[in-house]
Amino acid sequence: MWLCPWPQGPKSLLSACKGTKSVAQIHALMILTGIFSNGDSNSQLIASYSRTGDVESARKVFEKSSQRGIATWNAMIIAYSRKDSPVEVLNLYRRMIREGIRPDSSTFTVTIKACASLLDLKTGEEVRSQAVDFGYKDDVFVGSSFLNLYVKCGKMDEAMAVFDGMPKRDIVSWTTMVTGYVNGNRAIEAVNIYRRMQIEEIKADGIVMVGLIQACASLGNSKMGLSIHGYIIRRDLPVDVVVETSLVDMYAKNGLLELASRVFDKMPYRNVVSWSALISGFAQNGFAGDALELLVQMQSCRVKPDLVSLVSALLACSQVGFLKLGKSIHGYIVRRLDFDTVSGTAVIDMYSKCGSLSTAHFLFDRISSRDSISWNAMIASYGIHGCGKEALALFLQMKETKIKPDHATLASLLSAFSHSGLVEEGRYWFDLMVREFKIQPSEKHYACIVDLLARAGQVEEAHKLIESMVNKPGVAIWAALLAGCRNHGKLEIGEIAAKKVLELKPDDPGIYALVSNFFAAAKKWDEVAGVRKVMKKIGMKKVPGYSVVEVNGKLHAFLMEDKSHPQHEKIVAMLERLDYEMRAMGYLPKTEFVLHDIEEEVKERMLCNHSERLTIAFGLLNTGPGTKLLITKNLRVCGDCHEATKFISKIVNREIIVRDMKRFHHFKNGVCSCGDYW
DNA sequence: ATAGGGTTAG
Repeated sequence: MWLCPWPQGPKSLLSACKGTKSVAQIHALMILTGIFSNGDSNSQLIASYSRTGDVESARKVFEKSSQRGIATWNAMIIAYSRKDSPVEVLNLYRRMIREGIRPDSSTFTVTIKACASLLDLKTGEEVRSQAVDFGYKDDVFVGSSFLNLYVKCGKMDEAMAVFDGMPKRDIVSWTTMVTGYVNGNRAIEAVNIYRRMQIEEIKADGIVMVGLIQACASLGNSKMGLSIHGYIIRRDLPVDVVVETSLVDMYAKNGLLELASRVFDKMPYRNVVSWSALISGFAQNGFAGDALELLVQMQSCRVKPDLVSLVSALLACSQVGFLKLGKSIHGYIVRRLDFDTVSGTAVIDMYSKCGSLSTAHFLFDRISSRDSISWNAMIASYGIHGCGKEALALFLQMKETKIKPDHATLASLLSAFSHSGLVEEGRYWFDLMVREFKIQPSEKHYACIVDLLARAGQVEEAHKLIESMVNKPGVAIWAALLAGCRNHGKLEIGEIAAKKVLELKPDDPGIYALVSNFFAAAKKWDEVAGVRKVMKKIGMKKVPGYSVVEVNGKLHAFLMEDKSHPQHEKIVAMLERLDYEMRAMGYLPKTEFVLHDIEEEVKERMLCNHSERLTIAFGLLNTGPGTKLLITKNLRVCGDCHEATKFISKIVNREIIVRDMKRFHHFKNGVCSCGDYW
């Protein structure tokens, strides 16, 4: 017997030296001291290399081993599984079978997992039947990984059959079903599975809660989300960064940003995913400034932005027209990350919403693989710029590809027609969407087509279309009809629409303004007063209108009646001067856009305090002659501001581009690109 | 002892 300097042999060496010496050093020591590895110590060594992420060295040890036992094979297979190399896992598994080695439960489990990650249902089923042959039919590990194979391949009904047939199930099997339903957009069924799990008195853990929290996020059920959060706290379930991040995301998706931030602030450790979840939450809910601030904070916490966080930041840039930052994010993505389908689509959306439609198209042509969302984004871009013909051309181009137009594509197309007044095209493609594309028109599609017809004055036809709807029309549809009736003086149908709108009790003050306008135009003063009563009773959502302009690479935001700005005096003086000149040129304030019950003169002054008006004045004051201005507004630009901006563009001889929540208005030389059709 | 279930985006 040779003398071993470590009485317990190489096994204890590996565990004792963890952290102090590298695995390679220990490996070298083992060779030097003449410890000739047997099968068992090789499996330990392979596992150790695998833990440090060094599969190449693990593989060398594996290949040099003379007699390889099941432990050695498993260690090597698991090493590849950890490295996310499912193909290698399968190769080794096949080699193992060829060499007549008897796999065990772990071998099958890992191999089926590899098939799941390759979405290779056929091979997975083969491996599972081999597992059955070797006596692992009722093994929970094999069973759960087999379950997961169906789940990952989107076969939830087959998964359910497997699940119901399992004699033994544990928390992992249940969790697989829960997350499977969540990912398959069947959140209710996910919750039901969890209920069944509770009845069977299986103890929940953090991972299954992640699935449930995601279900609440996708259902938009904040009440259930809160109660699950409470349950986790009461039961003192173990929470880690993943559980906390899913809570942040759930609250954010439900618009509860204070709660999302509170959870986020309390997290002991945050990774890039946690940051991205919150950034995305702010961006999705329209808080562009907060989203971008978080992006900066994240970097000062030494967390590098990744594609996901930057895609969310791009969304924030799009919202407020922050072209300068958007461009620099685009550059960073190209240089350091990956201009792929998702980030590419976010970038083209940013350029188009920041006014650079041609850059958007240029980059659209350079996305190497485009999917339906990329096409939709580009079609929608032409739509918001009022280029209906170009949107149609792109749609026809899309039809030549393998990518199928979906409900969103048609919605973008119809909305492009409605922004361009292309009534015939709208009718034609609306009709064809059912017949050719087999897409049932949704509320959104109806809203587009009603809007298109009503704007063109064809309110009778629009009304007939609404009456033909199978589902009950929502507020958006009646409001679109009503707007058409107001503009074209169609009192009879207008009254029907107005009544419907009031019945549906929207929480949008803009819509009540429309109803009130309509009745005022019809000189029905009792009804005008009635609208105000309804408004007071319901209590409006207070979405403050704000406008933003980028000046010298910095954003400047103005709220309605914003007096806080340091340049306020100058801005007011500017607007007064413009007002004087505008009136001389024939401008008349459209006071019907002010809903309050006040004197005309006060109304006129309020119009001048609209955020877009203040923003334009600020932009004019702080940029050189001839500079184009891009103003973005979170709500819709009001009719009076639209009229005024036409005059302003002529007086100061500037191009003024205003983008509101719906579309672009390009003002130049006294006219707007939308031809007052918007 | 090892193995199966989990977070963010256009």
